[in-house]
Amino acid sequence: MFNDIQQTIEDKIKAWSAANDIPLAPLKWTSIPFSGEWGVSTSFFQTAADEARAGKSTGKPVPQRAQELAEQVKVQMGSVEGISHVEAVKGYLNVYFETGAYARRVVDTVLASGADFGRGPAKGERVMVEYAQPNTHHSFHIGHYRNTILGEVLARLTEFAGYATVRASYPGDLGLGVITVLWAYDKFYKGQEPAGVHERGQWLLKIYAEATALLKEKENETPEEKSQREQYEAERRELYRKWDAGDPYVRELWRVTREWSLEELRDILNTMDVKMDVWFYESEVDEPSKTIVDELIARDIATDERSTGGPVIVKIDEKLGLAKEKYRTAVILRSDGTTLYLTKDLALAKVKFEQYHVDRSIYVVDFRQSLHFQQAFKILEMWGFPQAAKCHHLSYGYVTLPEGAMSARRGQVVLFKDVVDEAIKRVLAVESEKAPDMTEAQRQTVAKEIGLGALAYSMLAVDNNKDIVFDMNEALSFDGRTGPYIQNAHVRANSILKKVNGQIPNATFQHSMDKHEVELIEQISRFPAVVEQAANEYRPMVMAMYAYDLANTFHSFYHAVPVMQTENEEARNVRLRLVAAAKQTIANALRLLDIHAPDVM
RNA sequence: GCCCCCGUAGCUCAAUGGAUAGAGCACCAGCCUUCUAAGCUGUAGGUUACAGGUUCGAGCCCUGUCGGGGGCGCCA
Repeated sequence: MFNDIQQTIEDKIKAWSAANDIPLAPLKWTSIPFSGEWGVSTSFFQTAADEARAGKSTGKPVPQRAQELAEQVKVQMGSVEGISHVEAVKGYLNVYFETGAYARRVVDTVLASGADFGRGPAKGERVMVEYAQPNTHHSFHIGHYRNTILGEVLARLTEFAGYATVRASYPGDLGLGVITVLWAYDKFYKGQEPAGVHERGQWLLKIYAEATALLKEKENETPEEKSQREQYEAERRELYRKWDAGDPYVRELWRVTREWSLEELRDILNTMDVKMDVWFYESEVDEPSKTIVDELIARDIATDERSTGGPVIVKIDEKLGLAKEKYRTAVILRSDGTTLYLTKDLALAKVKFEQYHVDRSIYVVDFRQSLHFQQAFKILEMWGFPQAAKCHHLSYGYVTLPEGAMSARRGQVVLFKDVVDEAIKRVLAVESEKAPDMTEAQRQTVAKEIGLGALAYSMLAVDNNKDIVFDMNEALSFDGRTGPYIQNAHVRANSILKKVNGQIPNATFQHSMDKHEVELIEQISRFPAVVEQAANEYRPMVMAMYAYDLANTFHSFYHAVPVMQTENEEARNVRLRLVAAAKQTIANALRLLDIHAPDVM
């Protein structure tokens, strides 16, 4: 975590290579496989291989030569401030830190930085993360949740890593699905309205499923059924036309029901502790997006085939002169002049770049739309936006059910709200036996924090490109590699610190440290680099993995090393500071994962 | 036909081209008179789908094969 020692060593190695006329390959530093003490290591395989290729080979195999070089460097090293010893092993140069001095430095830094420990330096770039794009007139299901937790954690990561970060939501509030709900509501349920934010949202989903069934062609349909269905279909089309024409009645119907969905969405975002900076709505970019089509035609990027009854298209592969199909041809305006998903995304990108001055634009959208985004980014590039190079589609796999894909049409969905309610119920059941002393209010708060923690972690600890088969028992597991496991480490750290009323003593780190103590400090010191990596690679999972490793190391330490019972006062003070530093780091990691770090559970 | 993703322990998943491929779950054996047992310790479990290639070094990069999933001009 402190690069100054590493830099000193690197300078020495460079001086040695210059003095001995050995062309040095770039040095890559990694941590040494843990062996009770810690340090950093670099290898000489590349340098040895380069030598062999340049014909300066001594005839020895590369690994042997690398070991020889490492040994030479070791001899030249001499004593370095902060380094206890250096060794040459299997072609690696292992540099070990002075345990006490390094430990003290790490722990003091964490305690001085507090909630800011791990925060990266300002990057001077503005990032917009677009996520939480559910369609309105449906209810929020567990798939939407994966999207939202991924986006939120990514935003927390980029923000903490030093990027100015803008959170954007983009609900889909128009289209045939929306109109279908309006039609059925108006025809069968007008004037009705269940009480309760979630009840209303879920009711719209039920109406949608019913309407879809009514409009679907059945096998062995009787003539009566057929004419009924066709009449419904005509009504739905007429409603769509009226909506498009701005009919006041339809627009009002749409506005009111849309608000029901948005209210539910806001409530869920609030539950998830997500605060959006910007709300884009499809309905608001629909009209403006038409003008960009004209611009693209005028600049000969798009081809207008409307004169022959066709749509407006961009022949991307052809324009780029690609022999093989890759980006294919994209339709950016229907032949009837109405817009498409892509039309709106192009218009929205322009708004992001020009009005929000976004340097980097991240889209958290499931993997099925990867071609769409490849096309969109390529068209933005052809259009002349340099930011197109820094547009990134964070694609992720679907959340499916054991019985198959979720389907709003068939009403086969697992609602987020239901899962949260179940989670809280399960935590309460465990809690009544584990923590009988808690007050009722505290019990409710903690149950929500633990339940949501379990759910969030189950989504975050899987790589984006994997599908998740949603299993309630797995998602709400409290044992092993889970959110509650990490939260429990935080609680245990807190329970020790409570014994000294949070008063953290000073310590000189003179005592000989146990391997559990050293390993815990090693894990803590990794945190800033993990923040950097997770943010730069847009991978929340990296932070999720780290949080578990840290908690795991803490649990082992907790079990093996007594703190308050330590007789030696200096050792006890060191351990108290170490526990405080661990608690802080666990809290910071959990915060980035959008998981609460409770003091009791 | 073309493009993208995936294939690692019985199951679910990790592993910036680098040292002996790691966790959890499940199974088995231990650990609460001690800071919270939602925990800890240990045993067992592998031809990294297959075949070539590049490299000093490949689970990772390249080519091909097989298997699974997704996508491909007027859905989003």
